Amino acid sequence: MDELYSRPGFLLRRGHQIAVSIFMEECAKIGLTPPQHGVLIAASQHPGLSQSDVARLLGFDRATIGQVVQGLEARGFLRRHSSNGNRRNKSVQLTPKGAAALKRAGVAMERTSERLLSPFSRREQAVFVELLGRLASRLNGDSRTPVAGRESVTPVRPSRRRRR
Amino acid sequence: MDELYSRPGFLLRRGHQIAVSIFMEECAKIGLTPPQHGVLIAASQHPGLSQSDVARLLGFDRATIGQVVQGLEARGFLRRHSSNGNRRNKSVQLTPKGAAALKRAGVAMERTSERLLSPFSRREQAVFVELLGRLASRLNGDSRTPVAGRESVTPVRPSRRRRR
DNA sequence: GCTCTTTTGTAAGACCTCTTACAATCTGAA
DNA sequence: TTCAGATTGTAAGAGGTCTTACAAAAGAGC
Repeated sequence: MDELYSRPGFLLRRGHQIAVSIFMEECAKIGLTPPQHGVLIAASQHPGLSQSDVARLLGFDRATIGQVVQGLEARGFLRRHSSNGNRRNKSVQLTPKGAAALKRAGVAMERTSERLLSPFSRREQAVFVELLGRLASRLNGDSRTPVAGRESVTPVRPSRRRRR
Repeated sequence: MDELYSRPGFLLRRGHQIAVSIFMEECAKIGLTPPQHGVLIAASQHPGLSQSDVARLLGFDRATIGQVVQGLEARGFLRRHSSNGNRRNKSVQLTPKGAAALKRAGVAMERTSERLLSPFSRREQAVFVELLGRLASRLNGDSRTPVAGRESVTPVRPSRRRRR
């Protein structure tokens, strides 16, 4: 069993599980899950983004984000309007209520980070985040839903990239 | 957005997501998910364990393991019998088919570990696993479903631990 | 202008994960 | 012995996460 316990896959699952638990605990008053929080952040940073863009920015698939957005809309945290030129897209916009929740969630996020890094010294914290960040970016393409950064989301002349 | 990308919580989610993707890819032929694989390992290492014991060993809740076990039983990978002295318990036992699948999955697990650690040098790999392991064990109690090691599972005279 | 291809949102389905609640059962202590 | 409290498995319900499939719409190249 100890062999399983030292596998990176098992440890990443546990780490994630712990991170979610802590966030939910810190966020109990506001009632946001990590994905919901992520969507609010994306909507705040890039107002008017389409659902697919939000998904790519966060590394989820369209269907997941569709559900999450639907829930957030039902709770009055954001609105969708399928207007802006492209009749396929549904662009997402924060409501004042959503903005307020996001602001309050900032504290929860901060505390979550602190608690997650609390087993480490200052130096170790930096090393840990660096290594984990390296894993996430180097293996980004191995995920079934890679994160596509701002550059591939903002349509500043896509025109490149023909064949496939 | 970059601030989110450097949060340990976000990175742990991405790391986990990537780990699952890779495992599922490596395991496509066998058709096991990570939780299913975990249950098979637990059942193999500790034959006759109850479902709750399996859950504690892996850090899941009873309900989740109940579902996973049900699926594995339906596929013929293990069997349950509620015999052994305690009529509440349903002890879990690997079938030959389950044992064969588990053996085949060993390769997938090995490759998954390799790929997950591939962005790191040898030294970094050790550091990463050590830090992640420390996080998982030090914050184990902050999880809603802590891992309870063998010592608290095997009933070698529980009798300790009175008040609460 | 007209196709061939891609993209977008959604639905349906599979599995994961947790919570709360419940009946059956077990345990420890009076 | 008896009984209050704990544990076990399960059900129901809320979300999360992905896949496949589909219709609507947009884009590329002829």
